[in-house]
Amino acid sequence: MDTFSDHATIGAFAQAAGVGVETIRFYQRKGLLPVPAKAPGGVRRYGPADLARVRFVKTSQRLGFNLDEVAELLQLDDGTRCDQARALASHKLVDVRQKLDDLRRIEGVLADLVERCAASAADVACPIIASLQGAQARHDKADTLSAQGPP
Amino acid sequence: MDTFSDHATIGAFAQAAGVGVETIRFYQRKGLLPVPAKAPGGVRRYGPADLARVRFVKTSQRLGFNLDEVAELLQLDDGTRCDQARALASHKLVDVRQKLDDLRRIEGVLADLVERCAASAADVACPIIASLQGAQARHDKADTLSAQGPP
DNA sequence: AGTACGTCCGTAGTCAGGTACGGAGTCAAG
DNA sequence: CTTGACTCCGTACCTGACTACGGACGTACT
Repeated sequence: MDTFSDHATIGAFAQAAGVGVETIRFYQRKGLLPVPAKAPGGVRRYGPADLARVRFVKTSQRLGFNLDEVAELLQLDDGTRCDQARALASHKLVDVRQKLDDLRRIEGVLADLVERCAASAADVACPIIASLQGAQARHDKADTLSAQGPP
Repeated sequence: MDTFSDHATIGAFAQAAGVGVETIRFYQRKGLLPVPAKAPGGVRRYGPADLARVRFVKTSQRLGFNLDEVAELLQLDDGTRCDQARALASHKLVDVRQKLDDLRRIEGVLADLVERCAASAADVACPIIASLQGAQARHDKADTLSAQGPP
């Protein structure tokens, strides 16, 4: 894909990776990215392997892994410990499904509230506010958000 | 609901509201909760109105509003500005639906990865790691997470 | 009177994932 | 030979929603 030679400086490298220079350094401090040895002149140079690494991190993040989890995944990047990778991924899948459930409930409540609010002529109290204010109005979907949902 | 008299101290009040004492003080600093005048003895007392207020905040949070947004909602708590409340809620609904889309895509990718990983005998490289490592393997759902998704 | 807990208040720390700053060094062009 | 752009490095700052600390004071039991 990219002809990204082995001697890019951190600025060019960060740009190629689509992140800021500070992000590169941050990943280095976190141990997510190796710090290359200094080439003559005191400047560090970056190559395609580094680029692949940053992309690995970014793709993993998009899948919902946090940086600690990405670090774990990176330990497995020789691809020989499939079962461990699968364990991490399925755990994350459970997380994601939990969040989906929460969000779907929230969507339902919110949609219902907006709809009822739109339907209510400027007569009485706003259904949204009434529903937030508490449990006086019965048949109130917001009660289905009993006391859990996303923390 | 609860016979919660008008002279609870902060500790009892926080417990009744299901939050910590520090959270009450934090909400007061944020202007989400009034600071009651000191009763004789130098102690502040809390009543049902305060309890309702904390519940309002917590319910709103569960619906995905952040504390700044809750503060806006609280401005409207006389229920007479239904249109403004509806605007806030529908905007939040858009947010929530966006997040749902993102999460559904993520779920799809993750589920696919886990499934392919389970199906692969201990033969070649782990499909999960391979997919994170880049775009070499074609027909790769992880590519559908092109470069956006949740930030 | 002593002890133990509760309150008050301001300040500061936590977590994640960066982002920004400041001073010093290096390099190429004009 | 100076200007400007870049790098290196450590440290501090940011958001959001709390959580903790520390010292002074008040209240309750015994």
